[in-house]
Amino acid sequence: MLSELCFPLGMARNDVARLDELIRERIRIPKGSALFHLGDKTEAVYGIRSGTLKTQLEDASGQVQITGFLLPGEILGMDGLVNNTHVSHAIALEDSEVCVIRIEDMDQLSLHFPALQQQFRRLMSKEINRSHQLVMSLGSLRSEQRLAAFLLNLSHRLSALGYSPYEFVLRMSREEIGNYLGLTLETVSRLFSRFSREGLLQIRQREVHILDMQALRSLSGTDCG
Amino acid sequence: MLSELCFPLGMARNDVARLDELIRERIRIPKGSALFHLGDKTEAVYGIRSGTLKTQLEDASGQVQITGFLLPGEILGMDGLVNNTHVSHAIALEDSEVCVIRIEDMDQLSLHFPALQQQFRRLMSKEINRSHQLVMSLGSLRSEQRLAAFLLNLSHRLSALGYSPYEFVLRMSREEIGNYLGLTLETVSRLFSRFSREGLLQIRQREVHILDMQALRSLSGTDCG
DNA sequence: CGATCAATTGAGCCGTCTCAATTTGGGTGG
DNA sequence: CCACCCAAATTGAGACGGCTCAATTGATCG
Repeated sequence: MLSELCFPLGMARNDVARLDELIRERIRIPKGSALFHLGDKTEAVYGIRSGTLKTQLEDASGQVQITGFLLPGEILGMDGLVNNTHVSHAIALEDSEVCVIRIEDMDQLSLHFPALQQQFRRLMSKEINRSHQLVMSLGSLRSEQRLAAFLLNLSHRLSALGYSPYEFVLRMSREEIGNYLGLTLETVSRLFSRFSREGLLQIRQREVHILDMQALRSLSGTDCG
Repeated sequence: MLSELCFPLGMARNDVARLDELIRERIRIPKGSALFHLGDKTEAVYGIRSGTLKTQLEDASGQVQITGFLLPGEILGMDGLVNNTHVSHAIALEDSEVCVIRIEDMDQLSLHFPALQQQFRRLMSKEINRSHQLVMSLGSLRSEQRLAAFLLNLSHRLSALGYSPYEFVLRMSREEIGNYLGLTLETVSRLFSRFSREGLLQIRQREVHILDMQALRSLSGTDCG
């Protein structure tokens, strides 16, 4: 089950056992602190065991762009494998725990276990797709569609973790949502108010209660056309 | 040299020789036609030998989002490795030629040549970063900054291929640039006119002549702050 | 040499941002 | 336990950037 969370490979049970070696080490990250910073040496990628993290780029002028909110079972750090140097910050939005997947160990293990590298390729490809989806959202959706799509995405991922798709707590601020979606915090706040007014959802601070999933879907544009 | 273009691994010469096997097959793609479509089975990734391609997502409602313009030496198709099904279209912007890197062959070869998978990981990580950069552009830059950054990026990549960083031909239409940057074609056109008026560059149809690289840099926001 | 598509340019509108004022909630120390 | 303080969120008014719609010019190609 640990393996399931740390490195969801979807492989045979005995193979999974061999992986336990790979992911022995764990790290606790208190809310607000960083798992890694831009410029740090990349020696591992990380699988989230519990909690929520954000990853963000920061350019020379200090401008920040959040590129992802990561939930348990998801992997982060794969953007640092170009020069084995992290190009982003990973910061915990709540007290979190990750397991460490050392690249070196993985290379060693995959010598005797080719499926491992294929699985890792799949995870990296997934990350590429995740980012492309965000590009699509930023490039061609309007603000209300972006927020709707964002909420649906969160709902879906939380649901896959066994939580309710209808009620959940946002671990990020309005400002962080806005940054991620290319909007201002005020716009995000206004949209929440409007969605609430229109009966799509209830929101009290960071507690979301989705009332009309289908309406959100058709609003997001994900829903055919 | 073929290898250099097709699969720029940066590895020892004798190792490179072994790779030639991997990339024997080539495909010509006439301008306007597709290397692969959304839904196609992914059996290979492709290295561009000559020409230019674009990759674009298409959602259920037919909405299109261009996620990249690819030049010689660059790899495409890595977003299709999640379920071995392509999730995007790859279309040639001019007559192009790519070499085929079969995943199966690569797995086989990397059994005896571990550096190969590490290199491939590096290429996938690069693609993740490319996409994150685009997210940053879409999420936090204004139209003029996006276009400036786009031109600088193109200039830089063409320069690395041995072409002039100052004069080049855009292989894509205003509409395609606009789609990529989350702008309308009119906005792109107006920006070109304005940049030209302000002496940053000359533009005649798709021929670009950059006159003031430094001004473009400071405009793009890439240039410290 | 028309026909067609790409690009330019203008006018007006709309969505989102900016700036500013309140309100709300959570945490801390008296 | 309450009062206070600070950060987060809400809401409003006005400005502005980029979009839409439309007309025109300029390439490219049978």
